Amino acid sequence: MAATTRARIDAPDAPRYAEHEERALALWIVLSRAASAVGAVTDADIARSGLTQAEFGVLELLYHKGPHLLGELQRKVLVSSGGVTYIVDRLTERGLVERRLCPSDRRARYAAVTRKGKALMKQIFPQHAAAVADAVAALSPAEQAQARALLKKLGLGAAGVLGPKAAREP
Amino acid sequence: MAATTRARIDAPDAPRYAEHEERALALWIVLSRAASAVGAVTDADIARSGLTQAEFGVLELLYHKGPHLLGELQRKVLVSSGGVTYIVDRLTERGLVERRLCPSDRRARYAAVTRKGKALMKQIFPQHAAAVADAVAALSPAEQAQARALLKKLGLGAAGVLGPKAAREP
DNA sequence: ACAATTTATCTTAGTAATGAGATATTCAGT
DNA sequence: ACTGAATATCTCATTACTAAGATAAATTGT
Repeated sequence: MAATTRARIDAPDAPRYAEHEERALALWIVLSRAASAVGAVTDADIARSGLTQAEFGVLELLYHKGPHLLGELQRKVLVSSGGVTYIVDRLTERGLVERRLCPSDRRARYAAVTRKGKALMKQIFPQHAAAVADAVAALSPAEQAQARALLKKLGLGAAGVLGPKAAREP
Repeated sequence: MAATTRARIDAPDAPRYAEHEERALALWIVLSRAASAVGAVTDADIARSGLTQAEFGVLELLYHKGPHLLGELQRKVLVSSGGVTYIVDRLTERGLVERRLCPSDRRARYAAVTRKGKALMKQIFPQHAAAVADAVAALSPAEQAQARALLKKLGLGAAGVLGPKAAREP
């Protein structure tokens, strides 16, 4: 359990590191490439509607999960507080989303999809789901389930590293 | 092979989709969250040196793999053509990287780490590797290997979806 | 009741990137 | 040799976001 793997030091110009670090770096590379490859596919699909990934993410969340306070939105979509304001502003300008007062807290605002937003999602989401399915189709259902479990564990672990408190902005 | 899984249509306001699409969407969510959670850790580490993820990525690539043409860099780091110029400019301003002429093609330019860039990487990379190892430590070595294999397959598959030609910009 | 702290959103200035197009060079066909 | 298409990089305007701070309302302790 305490086996310390030594870094190989034979190649003077190509530095090498401990095995567990090489493994971690390799994993991080494939992780980020996989995410951006799939992201490129979903982006291309989302572009049809003239929305950003982040805008689409918010709209989809509101569509599928109902109205949210902006703060909840911020946490779920992983964006800065100014970012939520900006995104909800843009969606509001397009008439896809609206702000509603929170009866119990006058500082807070709900964001909710409008009728128009619902209509848009109803129109574009099926194709979006198909595009995502396409993007991950290289993995069999069983592999997808496996990947999902591993990634969930990985994501939660990594989120804990910066201290459980740090989500965005102190 | 032609088994069409039907979408459940019982909840009027919470639309559901075919099983394989739900699986794909769920995978895409955990994938993107895992990537940004690990990215947040590496970002926090990289911030020490005042570099961007992208800048660090380029510097690291040049450091570990030697000089590259800007075009190669663009493909490997997944950034737009203007982006490479911008990143290499910034690294050059800091004296970490320099452009070199390509003897066989006068349009092309190499980017290469300078002595100062090497010194910086030598100083900060070990801690960076440790940070990445930390970020993925929730998975055991065996799980990391599994995840790596799955993600590689997934990434390559997704990259193929937009047509093998499309990397960035037509 | 009232100050102090915390919480929720918005504002503003600044930035890392994108994407379309410009320029320069090379390559292919005739 | 010469024309046209392809390639490699750079320029410039625009954008989606962030970070820090401002404002306003709620909560806590006294």
